[in-house]
Amino acid sequence: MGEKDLSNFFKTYLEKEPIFINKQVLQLNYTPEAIPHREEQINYLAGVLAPVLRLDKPSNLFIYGKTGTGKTLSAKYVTNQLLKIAVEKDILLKIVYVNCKLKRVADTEYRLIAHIAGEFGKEIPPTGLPTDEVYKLFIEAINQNKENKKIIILVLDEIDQLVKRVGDQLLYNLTRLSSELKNIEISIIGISNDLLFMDNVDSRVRSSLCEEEALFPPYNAIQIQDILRQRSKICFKEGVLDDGVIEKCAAHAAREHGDARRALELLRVAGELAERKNKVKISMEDIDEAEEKIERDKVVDVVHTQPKQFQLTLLSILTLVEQNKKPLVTGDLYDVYKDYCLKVGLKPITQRRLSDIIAEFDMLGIIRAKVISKGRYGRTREIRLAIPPSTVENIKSVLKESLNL
DNA sequence: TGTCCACTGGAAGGGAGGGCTT
DNA sequence: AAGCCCTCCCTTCCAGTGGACA
Repeated sequence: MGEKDLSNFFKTYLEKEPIFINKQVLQLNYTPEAIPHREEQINYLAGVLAPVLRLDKPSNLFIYGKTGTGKTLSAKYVTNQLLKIAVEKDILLKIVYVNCKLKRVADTEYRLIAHIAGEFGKEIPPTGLPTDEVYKLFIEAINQNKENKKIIILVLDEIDQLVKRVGDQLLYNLTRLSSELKNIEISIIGISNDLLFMDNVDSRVRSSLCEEEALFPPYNAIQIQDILRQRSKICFKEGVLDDGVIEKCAAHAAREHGDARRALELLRVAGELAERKNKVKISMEDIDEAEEKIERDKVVDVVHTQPKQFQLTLLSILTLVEQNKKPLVTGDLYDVYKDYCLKVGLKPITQRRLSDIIAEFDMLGIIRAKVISKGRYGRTREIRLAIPPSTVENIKSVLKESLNL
């Protein structure tokens, strides 16, 4: 493409009727003005946090619910509103939100504390210090914080992931933090996707962290449609959506146990695809395509961020799934994996380690691995793909390229 | 009824990468 | 530089197990 062509391209792009008016509305971090079908939960959260306005420490709070049920959104919504009022009333309130699942940000106790300390302007190196040293630095940072906030609300999203990794000692340490702080109250809001997670936590810690609890049930298809309509009114030009598009997105998300986040993402990606194709409307096919693209991108992202051994494992899984219809098991996978190692010239990891990697892929939602017993023939994991088969070829070629195969 | 398979998953630890204090 | 202590990826060892089969 020459210079002239390109400038034409950009000009036509600008002249084109855009599908989106305000795409941000569909982005994950967007906080809408109203959150439909969550009034009850929001009122409850507001009630729990309100004592801040009287300079009292609010109770610790635990929020449960599956992904995409509005937990994070509601928590952010309520804390933002609270902060607004607090600022008006000159109340010294600081809200710290941390997603504990983010790799290399807060996926260990050390890094969680280091990250929170960062929020208070204290930089702590990503590795190297003893953990109690990190706590000490953190406490110092808060105590001599210039803003001198009186009340801190610590929102720990996906905290179940973190505690599963590092154990509940962490929670205990967090609950004890307040006693180390001068004139500063710290409240913790824990958010968990795992409804049963608190059952396996030390009872003393549990009672202190779960002074209040809120459950977020999944949305049903009708509710998701409401949510999609509400947002698409703001973000799309009128009449852009073909009939049934909203229903289709909602149905898809309802299949995924009422995950509104997925529905919104689906709609956004479908819009982007339609726009790129110079279409003026979003059709059913765009939704299908969007679904495929989302899955593919998710996996490709994993491919690029995970170590070689993960890539090799995934490639083995994809190869096996393609070859036979039957669900595959750990032993077969290990054999194929070792073959690939030979080809690539990498030292094979043990089956034990492979087992962990399989579990991680399961967590990432790329495969479904279920432990089953075949009686006489032992116990193993039954592994299935959790991504559309149509994306397999594409991902395989990405993998092979990355592995120089 | 017990056996026993093919693993699972916990525990401990190592060694390479790194940063702290002394 | 030494001596700690972190993380990350991995190994070794092993007890535990659901259920088809004898």
